[in-house]
Amino acid sequence: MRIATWNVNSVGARLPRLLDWLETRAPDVACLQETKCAVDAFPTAEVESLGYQVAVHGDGRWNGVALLSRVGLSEVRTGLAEEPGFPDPEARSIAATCGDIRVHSVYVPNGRTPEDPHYAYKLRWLEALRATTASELADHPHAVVCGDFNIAPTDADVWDPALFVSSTHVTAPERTALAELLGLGLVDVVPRPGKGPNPFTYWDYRAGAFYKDMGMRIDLVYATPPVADTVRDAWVDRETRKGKGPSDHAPVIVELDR
DNA sequence: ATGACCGGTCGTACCGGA
Repeated sequence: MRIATWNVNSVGARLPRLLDWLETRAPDVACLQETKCAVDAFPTAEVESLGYQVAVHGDGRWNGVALLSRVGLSEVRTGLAEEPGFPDPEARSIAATCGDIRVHSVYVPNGRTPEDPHYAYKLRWLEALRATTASELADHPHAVVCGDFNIAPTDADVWDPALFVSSTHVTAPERTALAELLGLGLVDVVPRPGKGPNPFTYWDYRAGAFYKDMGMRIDLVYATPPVADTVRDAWVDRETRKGKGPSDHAPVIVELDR
């Protein structure tokens, strides 16, 4: 079984690439983030024609998450329990049962700067994610929580930690929130790098960041032990970040012996 | 060469992204 997570940065702008990627990488389950489209605008028919079932949670212009599965897709849940908003709740999480695994696709708020109200929102949202995940795991011991967490778990997950002092994505409260999520009994499935020493998953479009490998690992796969024990391989699909018209994120692909 | 921001909107600048 192959599970992938990918921040596509607009499914509308990425549709030809998304369809090509589904055909060539053939994930059994794909967690998408930043679809940036309303539920009705999602290219459901095109994705279904490749053999996938589709579950979508969308706002319109921003945010948006989706789950694609060709191993079954049931018990869809959108949003978190007591989900905070900015000011209203946004389309940032979706979960479903795919095969024998409960799969969550999440898009954590950016935070902008530590002084910005968006940062406090990010921390509130992470607490709601922790609480919802805790109750979900009680019912589903085989689970993965995948997505764009907008947090680099360690300094090794940023190309130059000195540049990120006092920036979002690396602050202690954000990393503590991640640690508390892991503390529910999850395992960080760190992928192999696509190239070079670091398993980065995001590179800014500007200043040649990708070819200089000035990236971050912010797209994460957290798995419960019964799932983590079956990981055969995990890798950054760096090829998908190349060429004309890529997302600024690369997919993370996890191969399971199941 | 992977090659030096991009996607969205009621916009033809500016916000959001990270």
